[in-house]
Amino acid sequence: MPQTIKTRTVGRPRKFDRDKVIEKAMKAFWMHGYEGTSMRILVSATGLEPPSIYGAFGNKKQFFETCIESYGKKCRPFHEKAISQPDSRLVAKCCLEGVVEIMTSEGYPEGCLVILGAAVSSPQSDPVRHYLSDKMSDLTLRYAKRFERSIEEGDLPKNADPTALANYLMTIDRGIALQAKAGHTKPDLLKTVSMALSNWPFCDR
Amino acid sequence: MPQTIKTRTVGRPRKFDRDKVIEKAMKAFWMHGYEGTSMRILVSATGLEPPSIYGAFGNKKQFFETCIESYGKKCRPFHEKAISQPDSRLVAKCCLEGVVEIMTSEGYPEGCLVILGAAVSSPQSDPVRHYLSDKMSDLTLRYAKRFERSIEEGDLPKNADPTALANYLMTIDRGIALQAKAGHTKPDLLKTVSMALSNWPFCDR
DNA sequence: AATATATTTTAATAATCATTACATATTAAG
DNA sequence: CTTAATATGTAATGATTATTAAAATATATT
Repeated sequence: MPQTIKTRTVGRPRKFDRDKVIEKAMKAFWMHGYEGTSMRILVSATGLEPPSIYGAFGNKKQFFETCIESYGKKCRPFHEKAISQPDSRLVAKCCLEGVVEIMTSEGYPEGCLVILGAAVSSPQSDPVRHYLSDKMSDLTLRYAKRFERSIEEGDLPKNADPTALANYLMTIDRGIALQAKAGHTKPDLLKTVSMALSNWPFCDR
Repeated sequence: MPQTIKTRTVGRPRKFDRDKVIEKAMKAFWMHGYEGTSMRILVSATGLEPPSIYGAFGNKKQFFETCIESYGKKCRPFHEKAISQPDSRLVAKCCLEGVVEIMTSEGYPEGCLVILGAAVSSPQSDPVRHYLSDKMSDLTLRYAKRFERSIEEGDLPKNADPTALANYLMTIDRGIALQAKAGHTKPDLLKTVSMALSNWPFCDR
């Protein structure tokens, strides 16, 4: 239970909405990346003063992780839906169209918070990058396992490589995140997705 | 002529090799990104003191751009070779295999300096990101034009979309850069490339 | 040898970074 | 009403950022 739901029955009550503040901070991190988001930016984005932020969310790193959690809740339904598709092709299609949806959704920054956050610096040098790298590894693994199931169920050939398929999917995912960040539109990205899936699952015919 | 070759005939001579210093700084920027590379890191990587760096290369941004130029010289032959291939499929194949080569080459950081450098923050907010975004746009345009030629020459169908093909290529390029940064090996990346090109140029059959 | 020019070294600059001390304010419980 | 507990606002903390000022050093030209 990482989330300590404190039964705060005494003391001065908060005058801000925790979830709304998380939403605003998440957008800030999403836009500027972890290191690019200074406390000054967080203060300006949330409307809180530093002591309130530290009091409610710990330090900057913990605050960021809280925001990532919230971002995860946003993305999870898309991936759940993708993974629950009946065959591997629909899994892949649903996954990539889902990420395009998130990465170009109105009122949110372009691209993906996790992917962009992990882009710079080496994973081992920075604990935050490592944390984000792990998130991506987890996601890759989930899709790889889903494709294993496809082999068992027969909608992928026995000689298919589930890990390679998952890696391929994540490569497109990451590429799209950067394309979205660079300003490419939703129709453009969907066209790329369609091309990327046009020969799935790349088996000899 | 951005490079001012000064005929330094008077004054104390430099005791460092300009090109070697650029190479070292380039690696530092490559590893840590632009903002992640502090002057402290540059000083440590180059062995120079700040005033020497400022004297020889201007400020940090100009130094970075000089390093990008040097990086461009490294990448250019690969892209030249790709673009001079006889048909669009070989162009794409040569391009992506080339970028994998660069992104996993021994003695250099993983991934792509330009792509990773442009990953975080918005292009319009930061002149450095803007500069890098432009580099990528230029590259995209070059490939798009190459594919236009393919249509004229008949190795691509008349209804092919050169821009979409170029965008697709750059999406894979960017995705691979992040995969490489995340630690994926050259064989893994080449497998992804092979999958990405397995249905090129995505025409109905 | 003297001078002009450029580089190096050392150390300082102002700005910004994440974080916190401290006093004040606001509530619930006794 | 007093007390305990928590939140807020102001302003400070020391560390790190990019960038120089100033003095010492090394070379080419005169």
